[in-house]
This record gives sequence, C-alpha cells and structure tokens, in this order.
Amino acid sequence: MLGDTFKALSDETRREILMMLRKSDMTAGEIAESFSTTHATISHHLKILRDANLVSMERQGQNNIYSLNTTVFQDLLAWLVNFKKKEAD
Amino acid sequence: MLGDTFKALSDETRREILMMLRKSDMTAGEIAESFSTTHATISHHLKILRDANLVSMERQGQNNIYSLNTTVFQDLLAWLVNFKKKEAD
DNA sequence: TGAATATTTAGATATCTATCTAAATATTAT
DNA sequence: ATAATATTTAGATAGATATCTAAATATTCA
Repeated sequence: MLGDTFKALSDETRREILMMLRKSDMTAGEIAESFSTTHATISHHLKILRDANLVSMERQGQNNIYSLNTTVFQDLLAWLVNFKKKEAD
Repeated sequence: MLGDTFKALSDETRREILMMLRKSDMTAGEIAESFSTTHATISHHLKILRDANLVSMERQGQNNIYSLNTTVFQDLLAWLVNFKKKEAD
C-alpha cells in the first residue's frame, strides 16, 4: 500500500537506514551501531521498512542481512510521475 | 523538510485531497463535502498540506480557495531520482 | 551441553495524530 | 447592526508510534 510506503519514509531514522543500504548490504547490528538508539528500536524500524517492502532481509548464520528493495521506489516514482502528468492535462 | 512531505502524503485523505486539486482549485467547503468527516477535520488536513507546502491557499470573500503547489512534488521527485542514481553507482 | 553473540519480541510509557463537538473569526447580505 | 454562511481554532479523546528495558529466540563455538 502506498500509505505504508509514505509512512515508512516519513521517519528520518528510516530514511537514513535506506541511505546507508544504498552503499552496501548490512547486518542489523551494523545498522544499529550507526545510531544512538538501542538495537531494539532499530529492529522495530527495520520491521516497518520490511513491511513496506522497502528492504529485504536474509538470514546468514547469526546475522540478519538487510538490503535495499528497489521495486517500491519504482512504484513511488511511477505514482509521482503519473500525478504530475494528470496535473498537466 | 522532506519528512513533513512524506508525513503529509502518508494519509489517504490528504492524498485524495491532492488528487482532487489536480483537476481544479477548490474551496475548503467543496473539498470537505467530498468526505464523510467534519469540516473541522478537513481543515486540519488542509493545514498539514499547507505546512508541507503541498498546497497554497488564497482568501476570496468568505471562501478559502486551495490549489496544488507543484514545487514540492518536484523536490520529492528529485530526491527519489537522486536516491536511485546513487544506488546505481 | 552450555556460554557467548546477534537479533527480535513483549510490555511499558510518553508523545503524536485523526477525529469529534463546540466556540471563535471573518465575510456577506438583509 | 444582526443574521447567515464559510472556515478555522480550541479542547477532548481514542488510537498510533518511537523509544526504552527486559526477556525470548536462534546460531555458533568451546
């Protein structure tokens, strides 16, 4: 749902997480260490990003590895472009 | 702030308001009548859209006329495109 | 098996948000 | 000036959200 995408993107911490994941995949721990909040809080944010399909997760041993999921960004881009197109009519 | 944009867009009612304003400018009353909520509630949503610079308002007699503000959409588009560009590096 | 490590889940709390009703403000018309 | 109309603001409330601590789960290693 589009609302979930926007809601997920409305939080600064989550946007920063996405920015970090542009460079490379990261474990939950690596992500969490970049912030001053607890790991539990970051885990919560990661769940929201997962639910919004903005990231995907893969278990690798003890680690959960997170990576960027570009599909939804494309959907968002499509929504915006379409929005502007109709506006031009 | 980008967060305000996403926050404003995360609400379904507000997205619908923006959709309506693509077709033509509207008074607060006209907008409110399209929803089953109270005028007060719509007024609240309109304020959030105004604060996020997604719409602008002009007083005309007894009416407040709302219109779409495209600048922020462009900013958003730019953010998204830039996001994807860095990702491709 | 049991300890150590990585991560998530549960439960609590404080803040934020969407909504309502009622009141306030501003404009027009009688 | 008073009433009617359009809109917003104030105050209240229920539900959502970000954060914390503590506990649970899963995996690795000695």
